[in-house]
Amino acid sequence: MNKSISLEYKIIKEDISKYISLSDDEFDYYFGLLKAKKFARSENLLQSGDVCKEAYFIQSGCIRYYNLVDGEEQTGQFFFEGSWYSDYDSFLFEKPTTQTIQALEETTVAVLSKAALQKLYKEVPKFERFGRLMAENAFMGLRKYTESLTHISAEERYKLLIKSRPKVMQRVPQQYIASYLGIRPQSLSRIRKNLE
Amino acid sequence: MNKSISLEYKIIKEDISKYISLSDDEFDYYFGLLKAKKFARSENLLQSGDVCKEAYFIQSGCIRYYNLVDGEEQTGQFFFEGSWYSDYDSFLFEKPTTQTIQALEETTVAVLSKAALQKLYKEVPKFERFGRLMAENAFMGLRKYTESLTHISAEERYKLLIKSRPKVMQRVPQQYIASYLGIRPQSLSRIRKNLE
DNA sequence: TTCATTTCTTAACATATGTGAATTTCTGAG
DNA sequence: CTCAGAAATTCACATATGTTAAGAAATGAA
Repeated sequence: MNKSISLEYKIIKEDISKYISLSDDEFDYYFGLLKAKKFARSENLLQSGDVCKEAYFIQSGCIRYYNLVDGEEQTGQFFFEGSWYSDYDSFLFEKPTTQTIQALEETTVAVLSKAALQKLYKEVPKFERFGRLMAENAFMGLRKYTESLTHISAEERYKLLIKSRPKVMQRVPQQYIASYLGIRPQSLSRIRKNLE
Repeated sequence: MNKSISLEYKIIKEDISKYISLSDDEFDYYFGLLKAKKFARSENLLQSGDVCKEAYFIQSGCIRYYNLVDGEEQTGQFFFEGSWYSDYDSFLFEKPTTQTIQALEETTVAVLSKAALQKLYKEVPKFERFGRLMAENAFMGLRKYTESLTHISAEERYKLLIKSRPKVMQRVPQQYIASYLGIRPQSLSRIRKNLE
């Protein structure tokens, strides 16, 4: 067994505890349904055209998702250790995703398959609550981001990002930050220069 | 009893059926927890500073929500008959909302209070599933919108809106559409002129 | 360490949206 | 129906971001 890609019992227990209270047996059942996967830097967890059949809990590392539109990568979001991510739309409705999920660093994830989640909903109904809270959290995170988008300039969004998510600044290449902000790398350079 | 503000049994039954299957008794229990409210054009369902303690199902009419930032109304979304809306963030965490929810037409809603929803989660656990699906739907609707935001011009967003949501064009004043698109009314006028 | 490749920066010009002000059109209360 | 207030339009000029191209800096593989 490759220790470096094993599931981290403690971290996963801490995470699920944020959502629901489980007995030891219930937790062990949940834990037993998870798989570990490891991705190299730049490797894709999911590719455009695939059906997303898994949700990912990042144990270590960093990922982004993007959509390829007219040959341009439009970065939607960055996620770091301790976060869940899946393409809900594809995951729930089993339709081909338009997203690519890419590891930006060497990244270890716990994988919860759709089949496993459905087992959980059935065998341990309080996981419906887990699903609800996950979706609610995802919604609120997205809404906060969305509201900032239309109404403030790229420069303001950049300043906000520096302030609110320094990890992104430290660990994500600038071209992807530009893509996330919805501007060109050249424009981000210009903005950075103006702020000096 | 004022017939014009009564709950419409059939519409509400159809709506909940999209999410979960209920026995007649379960539905009646749910239905009994709802209240009807009617709002005049321009009236607010919720005001900035209030705690949002209710979710609204629009039976007829049309609402928008907006945030007031630096004296400017930033419209987040429009909702029509058949949609649910609530400020999740305020509703879930009982904190003061920054949103104002405003009726754009005379609007009749079914009100599901937080207390009622918690009763439902407790008495009819399959409502956890309802909550999950509502949050998932809300998330996906928002994500679709968000992805269009950063990466295309206001003109493209406007054309997309015409195509995908003609109701908005027909029923929402232009100044609010501009605010939703993140531009000034003057800019929307210019865009409309260019498209002629 | 070195070199090829990728990423970042800079600059000049193009384009889209903002701003402020004036005008026209629409709307609803009376 | 009328008219005052609100909403939409138009215009001239200001500003932010895009585009293209070139060069500088950083990075990773050998």
